[in-house]
Amino acid sequence: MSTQSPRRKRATVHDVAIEAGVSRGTVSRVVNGERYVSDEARAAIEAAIVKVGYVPNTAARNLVMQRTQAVAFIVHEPGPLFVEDPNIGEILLGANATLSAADYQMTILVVDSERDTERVARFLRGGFVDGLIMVSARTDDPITRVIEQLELPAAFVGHPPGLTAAWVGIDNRGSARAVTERLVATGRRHIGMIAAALDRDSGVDRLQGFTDALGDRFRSDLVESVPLYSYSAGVDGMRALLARRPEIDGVFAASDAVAAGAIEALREAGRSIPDDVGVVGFDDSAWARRTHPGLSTVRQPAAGLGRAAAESVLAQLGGEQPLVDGIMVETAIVWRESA
Amino acid sequence: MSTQSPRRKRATVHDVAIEAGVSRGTVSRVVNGERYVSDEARAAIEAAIVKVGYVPNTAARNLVMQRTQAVAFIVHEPGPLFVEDPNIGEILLGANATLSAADYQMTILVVDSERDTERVARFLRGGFVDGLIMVSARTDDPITRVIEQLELPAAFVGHPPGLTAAWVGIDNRGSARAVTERLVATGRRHIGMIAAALDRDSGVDRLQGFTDALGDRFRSDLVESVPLYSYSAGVDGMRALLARRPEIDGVFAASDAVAAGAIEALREAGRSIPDDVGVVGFDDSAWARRTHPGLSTVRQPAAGLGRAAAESVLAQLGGEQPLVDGIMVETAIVWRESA
DNA sequence: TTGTACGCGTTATCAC
DNA sequence: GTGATAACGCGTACAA
Repeated sequence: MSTQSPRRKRATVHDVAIEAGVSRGTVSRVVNGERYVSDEARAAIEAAIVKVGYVPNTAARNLVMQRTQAVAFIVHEPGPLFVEDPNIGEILLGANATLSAADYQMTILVVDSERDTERVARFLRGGFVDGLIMVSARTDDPITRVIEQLELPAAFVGHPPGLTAAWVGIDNRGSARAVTERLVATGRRHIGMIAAALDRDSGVDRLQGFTDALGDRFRSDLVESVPLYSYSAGVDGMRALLARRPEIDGVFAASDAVAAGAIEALREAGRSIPDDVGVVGFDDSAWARRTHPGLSTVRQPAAGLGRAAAESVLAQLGGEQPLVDGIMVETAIVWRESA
Repeated sequence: MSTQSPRRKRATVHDVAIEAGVSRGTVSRVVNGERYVSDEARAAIEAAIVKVGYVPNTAARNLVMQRTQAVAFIVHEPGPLFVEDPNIGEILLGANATLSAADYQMTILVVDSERDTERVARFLRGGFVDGLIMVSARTDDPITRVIEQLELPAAFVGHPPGLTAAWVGIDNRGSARAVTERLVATGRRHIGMIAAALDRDSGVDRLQGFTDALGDRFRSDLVESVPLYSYSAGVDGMRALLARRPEIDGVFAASDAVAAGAIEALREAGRSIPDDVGVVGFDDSAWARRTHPGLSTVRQPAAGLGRAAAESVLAQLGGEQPLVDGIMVETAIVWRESA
């Protein structure tokens, strides 16, 4: 009467061997495409494999081979932002393309709670993956510390201060400086910034680049700091800036999403862009092409970052020492109408 | 002279046993928190564990336990769209929350090429996961067919025609009908639709709901079909509709991203919203709050879908039979200014 | 070219 | 309470 699950036991090498009338060793050789197998044995085994429906058990193979052909891609964003950040998707696809070409399975792990942190740590330590890529690490991150202890080939995208592992990134500071200089060059007198994510290297470096560009024109009350690279943070930041310094005529937003929010707030306030206020962003994400007017911004080669991170992990897997200085991927500035 | 990797061999249960002067069996009991271990033995073993730095090897455990405490979440979107679709992120977070609470590790797998399909199939068959959630399956999908053969507890989000596995979804047809009726009720005479993704159930059902609402007012040349739920597809679709039927005064876009694109095209054409043309969308994604005017749309409980899918997989893992009819999650209509 | 036997690191089942 | 010992499914020297 009990509705027992009818899932039959999976076929093993042993079953195939019996079916084909050979030994397990020979079956194993055929499965792994080795030489020194007679044609007749190979044929018999291949027939037996389909007949019994044999599929190699990866757990067993991992155990004896001591590797998994899998690399983790760890995402640690506060819930909703994961969804909003266009860069992560691009980085991820770039990394997957490179790993896939090398026949590695990329498994994305999202860390979204205290509980996740511990479970992911166990997962990584337990030999589920041969290496890992970590994106958007923060300085005070429990998971970041865990990873550093791990002795697993790793590559970070971005470099939290104090990190000793390999990393890839862009020159946030220089790029921020370059894009801000445009505002200076076009004669703006009161240039502000909506800084974001100052708990990460990217946020800090972009702010630093901004101050570099302004030199002694820098005024700290023209900087508003918001927690996240998000649209709504941009709206809030711009409103605050307008309230405090209504004469503002140029603004560097720490990301395109922030810039889009800022543009919305400027529109509310009746300012025209770029006539009243010039706006520049950062990322050249989909946001930049959808604002009115189009947003001048820094093109960040997100897919390239993913590829570079994957290559670093693969190199370490191949026995190479990680480059301690990190790898910089080139950016470019894209001029549109907003400044 | 060779820079040999200094990674020392990982400690095993065996090493702990020797260090603590007990047998492997007793160590295993302590590690798994079983009873019937003397306090002194437990203390000695716990000390030994930290001393030798023991961490359980998951591959070995999986092999003997025949389960992994991991569930795959498979995403199969054409590259860039993965990034654009806000629903996927929400679904993913909802699923992760539920799986995490049950102590399952969710591993996201992206299928982005032919090669990915095969590798993921091997991965799934190889015993890396105990179950899987599949999102945005398409009818003619190789990976979908592979999964159906798999005999692994699975739940689909959305239901491609002919699918026999468990699924969760929303009433796309009824919701599309309800939101379209608003256009009818407000006296629009020439109501069109930008249909999208007609290779999926969601795309087809939304179109069907639209025709339901219009009844004999339906005109096939007021429907434009675009391939993807994307912003740029919305721009193209609206332009085509305007060119063919300039008198159009209402439009149902198959998703908010499409609607945002449509609004952009209407703006180009100098039409005002909602005065000249009423627009409604679908999803209540972030797009809906960023258009001008705000978009009337269908709220899709994406996180709830993720949770429901995860619960289905967990139930199957617990031995229950999957519900063949699928599970519907409720939607709601959100009225804003666009219609 | 093929078969045998051992080891990978755990958990589970027994006796003790 | 505890300790042998047998699986779990596979790769691979080594012998034949």
